[in-house]
Amino acid sequence: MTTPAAITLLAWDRLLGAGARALRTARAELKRAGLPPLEWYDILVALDRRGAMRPRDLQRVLDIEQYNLSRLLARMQRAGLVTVAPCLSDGRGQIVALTEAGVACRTAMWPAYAAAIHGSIEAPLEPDERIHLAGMLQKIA
Amino acid sequence: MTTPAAITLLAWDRLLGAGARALRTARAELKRAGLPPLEWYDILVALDRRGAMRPRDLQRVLDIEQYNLSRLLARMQRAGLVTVAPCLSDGRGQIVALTEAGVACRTAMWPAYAAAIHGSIEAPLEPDERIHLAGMLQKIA
DNA sequence: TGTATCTTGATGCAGCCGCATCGATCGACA
DNA sequence: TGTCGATCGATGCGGCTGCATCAAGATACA
Repeated sequence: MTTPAAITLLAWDRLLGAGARALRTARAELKRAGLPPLEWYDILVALDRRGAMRPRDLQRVLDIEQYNLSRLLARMQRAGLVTVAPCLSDGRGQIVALTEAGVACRTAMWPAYAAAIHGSIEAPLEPDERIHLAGMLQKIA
Repeated sequence: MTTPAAITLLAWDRLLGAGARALRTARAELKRAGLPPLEWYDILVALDRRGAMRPRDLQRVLDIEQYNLSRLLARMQRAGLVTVAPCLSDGRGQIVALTEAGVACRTAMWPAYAAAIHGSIEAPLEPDERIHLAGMLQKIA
């Protein structure tokens, strides 16, 4: 293992920097609009698109820690955005489903979120650059 | 403001995903080696390269929150990696400087950090791709 | 069937973060 | 010089994260 090349270090710094800044602006946009935290959105979308599912599956889809998801769902349940029902086919498990308020929340969050995405990715890059960027980020991930 | 294009959303997801995974592996690598958290490294490097400086300047260089830096420096001071002295030219301010242990720590952290960077950025990409990636990330940040 | 092992989800604890605010000092200006 | 607004850095508080662990149920297998 030799030390990484200079261009690699530059890319690393910018990857972390760009990621952090993108997250910050998205969170700020949501907060400014009085909306729930960013993390909730991914869960709302996943449940909306894939239908009700078990926490374990959500965890795999969203690449999130188990204990983190557990408490995240508890908060969202308290906020009335999801329901948690016992799983009939597995006594340990649960079925998490969106409520109407959950769907409405997903809808309400989108404009603020979209604005942040637009400002971070779409505005500063040409269309073909975005394609290129997505391609290279995929190779990383 | 129209809704972002599909490729934009893809790039967004992958930017956050790649950033999160890169951070996770770097942190894991450091922890596995019994080394301090990732955030400390940037401070050690900044102080090493630019010499002793005031927290306010560190804050601007590293793009970090004020209260966050304040507590970060307190921890590093407790660990003996930096010294904090009153600033002669400004009664409010301080001068933060590296100790020998701080320099040694920076050195000790590098191999683990470099391995994570190599695995995340250098290994999966061709040299010209890394140049391209760094360029586009710069336009974002 | 009975037992050992794995999986699922929750939680106590300590540490870090975000927010608001504070005390101290600085700089500008009448 | 005295006053006022700005800047610097610290900190109390509540919320979130990471870690280790737990209890309950599923699964495998003798």
